[in-house]
Amino acid sequence: MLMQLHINVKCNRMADRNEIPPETTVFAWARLLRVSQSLLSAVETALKAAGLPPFDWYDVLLELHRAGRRGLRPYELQDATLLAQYNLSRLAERLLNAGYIERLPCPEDRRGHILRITSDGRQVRRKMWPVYRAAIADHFAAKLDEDDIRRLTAILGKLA
Amino acid sequence: MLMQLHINVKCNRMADRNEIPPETTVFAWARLLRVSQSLLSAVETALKAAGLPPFDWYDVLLELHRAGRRGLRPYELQDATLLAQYNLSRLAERLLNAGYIERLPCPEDRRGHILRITSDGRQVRRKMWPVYRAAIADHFAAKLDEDDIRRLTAILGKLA
DNA sequence: AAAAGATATATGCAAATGCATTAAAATGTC
DNA sequence: GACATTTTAATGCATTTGCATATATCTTTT
Repeated sequence: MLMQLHINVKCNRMADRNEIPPETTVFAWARLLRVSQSLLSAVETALKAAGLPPFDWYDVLLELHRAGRRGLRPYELQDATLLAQYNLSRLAERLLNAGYIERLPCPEDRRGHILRITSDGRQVRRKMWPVYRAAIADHFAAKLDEDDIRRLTAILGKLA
Repeated sequence: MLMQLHINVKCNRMADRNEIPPETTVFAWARLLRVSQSLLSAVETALKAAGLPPFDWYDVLLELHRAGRRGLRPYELQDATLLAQYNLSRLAERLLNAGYIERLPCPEDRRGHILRITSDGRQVRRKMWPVYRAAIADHFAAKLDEDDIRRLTAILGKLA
């Protein structure tokens, strides 16, 4: 009797691994993907319209900006940005060509190197930020109140 | 006096167009992009591991499945999937080559045509769904409770 | 310390994407 | 109904991505 009850309770929760998600869950999932895709493309459009580099560049430059003079190893940037190894490798190459980052030999590990933002890099990031910020304001902040933001952050935190 | 109060109230809301978003808002935004990027790449990984086509294919096939025998015009699929015009044009070509969709002349508008899912298309979609569903279950449903889902859906609805 | 394995990064090649433009048909205007 | 405008879709070309693999260095094992 108790056993049976336990099983029922368990089956009514949707948190079990690989259990078939109900429609509402699939809907939420789909909406999450759609919304973030459309937000991202709004950002890309805004940056492009302003004649600035794409979002990925901002992402990397921001991380390097935060890292400061110490810089970061490519693999650390991968973790921070979720870029694939080969994508970061090539993005770094482009940023290097643009003069936005520099590459220093890494004393502790001669396989790798340290990437550091240059002053040109800092400058372009500073130029990108208002455009990016405006996109956040228009497409995100303007449509949510403080409670929404708090709840959204908490919920997404469970997924991170 | 009243005027002043009104202005203050207005300035304390963050919903105003282009107002600088506070840190918490930027954080929520960043987390939204990160989480959905990582969810999407989990899905792609799962589909690839199962030897199945990528997510975009599922997306298009699902819409065409829903549309049924009537099919859809490419521009309708664009709206539904958020794919760029040229991307959908080429994705349709690939689906055509794979035999998953067919292309019918459109009587009312001879510029365009109607895309319709084939039985092979239905079949591959049916094969993709359990893999996709498992990814949703593992990476999304398993980490949220019903309230989370409801709230998330509502919040994202404001952004859509 | 040699061998085996793991890690960090780059790269050749094929596929997908973005951009700008084209073509063709539809719609609106006069 | 002729002409300009808009809409639908495709495509050439350059860039970016993904995959598989290569290369060099580091770490572990024996």
